[in-house]
Amino acid sequence: MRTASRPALGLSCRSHGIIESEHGARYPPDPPGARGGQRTDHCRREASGLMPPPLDELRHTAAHVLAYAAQDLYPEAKPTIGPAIENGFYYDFERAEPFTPSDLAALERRMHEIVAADYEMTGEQVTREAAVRHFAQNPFKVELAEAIPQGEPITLYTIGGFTDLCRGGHAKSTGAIGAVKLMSVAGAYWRGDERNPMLQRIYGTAWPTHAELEAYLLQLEEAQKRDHRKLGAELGLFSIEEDAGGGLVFWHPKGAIVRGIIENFIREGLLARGYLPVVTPHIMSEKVYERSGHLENYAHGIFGPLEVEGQRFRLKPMNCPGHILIYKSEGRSYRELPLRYAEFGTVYRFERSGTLHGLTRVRGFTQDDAHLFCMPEQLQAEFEQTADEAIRLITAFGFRDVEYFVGTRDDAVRVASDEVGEVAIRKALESRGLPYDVDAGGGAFYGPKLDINVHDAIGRRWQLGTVQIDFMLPERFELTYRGSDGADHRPVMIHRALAGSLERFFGVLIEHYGGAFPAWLAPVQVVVAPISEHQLGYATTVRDRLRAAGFRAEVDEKSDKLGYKIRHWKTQKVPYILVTGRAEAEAGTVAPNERGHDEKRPPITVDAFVAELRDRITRKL
RNA sequence: GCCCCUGUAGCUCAGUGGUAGAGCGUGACAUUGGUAAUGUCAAGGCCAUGGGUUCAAUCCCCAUCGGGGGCUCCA
Repeated sequence: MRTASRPALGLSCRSHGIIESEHGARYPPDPPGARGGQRTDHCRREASGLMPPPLDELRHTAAHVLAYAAQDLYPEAKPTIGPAIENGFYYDFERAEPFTPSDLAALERRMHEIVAADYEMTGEQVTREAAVRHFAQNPFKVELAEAIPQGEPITLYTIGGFTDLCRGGHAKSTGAIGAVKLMSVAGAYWRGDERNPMLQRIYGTAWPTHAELEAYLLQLEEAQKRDHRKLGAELGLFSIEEDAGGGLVFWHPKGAIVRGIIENFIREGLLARGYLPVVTPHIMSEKVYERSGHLENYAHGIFGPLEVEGQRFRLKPMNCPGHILIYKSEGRSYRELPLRYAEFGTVYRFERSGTLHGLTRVRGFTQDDAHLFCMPEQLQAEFEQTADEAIRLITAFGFRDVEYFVGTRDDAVRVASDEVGEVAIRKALESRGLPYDVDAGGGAFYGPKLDINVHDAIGRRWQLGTVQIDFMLPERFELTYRGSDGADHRPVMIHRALAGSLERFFGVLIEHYGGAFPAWLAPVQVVVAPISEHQLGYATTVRDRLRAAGFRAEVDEKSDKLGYKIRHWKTQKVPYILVTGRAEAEAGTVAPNERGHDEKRPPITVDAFVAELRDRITRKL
């Protein structure tokens, strides 16, 4: 069993933190295809015994080239660290003046010269004292040199006139870098700690050939086209209103329709598996969260108190305490268990303004949340059916690649019951033949968990659902059930959100499908387009028949020409446009124009079209 | 929150130290059309907000607010 410290390969994406928002920060933030802030995962690579790919060496070398260029052009800039990352590299500099876009251009020009000069990369081992002396003017490098563990070699690497403290792993010479481009400049704290000084991070990308660089830039463009914020506005799905504040989502009619479909799909699954709907308040007395431990463990994520008649209330950051109160409201018998309470529970969590991002990082969102209260001996079966339901969901929404991460609790806080939970999770996955990685210490504050990540259509990874086992909250709230032995026992809880947050899930779906939702999800499934206003009446009849059949259909009533209408609705990514001209009106047919197909289709009867679309919706295509 | 960039019409963007333009979209009119943009006209902007510099600020400076890109994992 290899151990990945955390998911990090690929373009992974910011997590809401589904139940454990603080965990979200552990995931590498993702510029979905944007600037290149991804990382390589050395842990995993080393653990799996693979040699680092040459690309890493090339990019690490490119980082040196950048530092060399900076030394030449901005000698006052102190280089700190500059690793290779997924898709490129970065180098952090300490410098009073900000690097401007024109500075980047100048640096890039100098880098090209350094690459063209094809300097050989030479390394030498030195003593700690020599290293410290060499970097006497650079406290960051001195700190690094002094931190190298006793017994490990300390090495300096040189290209041309630039020497850097470096562990090594380079291309033989700078000429190996076929194509290099600086992407952006960003602030970054020294060693990632916000108590440390802010450095300037320059991001770049490097490739063996120009063609590969071009392909990469094209890929970035593709990702930008799918950006859910852009598509959300273009397709009228949602907005975030300055007047209301950041991180708060307004679902417009078309987005709300998609949300309703998602909710219905989830609800069907819940009913089929014996869940019971509940609804809980959005604000509750702060005491509830004191007792649950959220106020203690998660204070930074909870909005401040609202004082009413001397009582302090809090906006709901989690749904579990509410569900627990329902459980606790009456005596429970073992005959009732498992009790499965489900709610599309809207929660509010404080996220720092700089971290907000479209639908994927927000302050108010709705989870497809549920809490299962069961006897310990039911835990395994309950966990397994939850895993099955997660798979049903992911599959239905078109995700093919799924990764599972088992988050264990830190050794420091780990108790015997955690072991039980971890075993249950592993057993569930193993019995289904699902491969997984262990995220050591990545569990919730109350227990171990399973995180489900999916890859979208262009390969980016997103964190969606989570299933968490909890022995702690039942303890804190002193939950019991009367057993068959007549004694009181403590139930185990499973927290689970499979889509995660509907906001985030929607954002991921938008990007996954590039806005072109399959017919069963599309907010408008059919637009009936009369060729002239003479067919308006017929078109309306067709629309009404489609609506009667349960479809989401509209008529394009404007007096635009057909070509215009086709273009308009294609850009709106409507699955079907039904052309209705004189011939169709007379014959009682429609001429379908299907999204993704440019060829003309012969007219078919409305009934035939209804059958076609119905079949497609059934198959979720 | 912190760093960098940014804010002109609903959207995408031009522009100037002397109070503004285009395209798309929207509306009206004409046109009644056959598979990715018909034409004409019109409406629409306190140039994010608040200060400052100046005879004069959308433009320069500062602040605030919003938007974008980032913010441990190694020399």
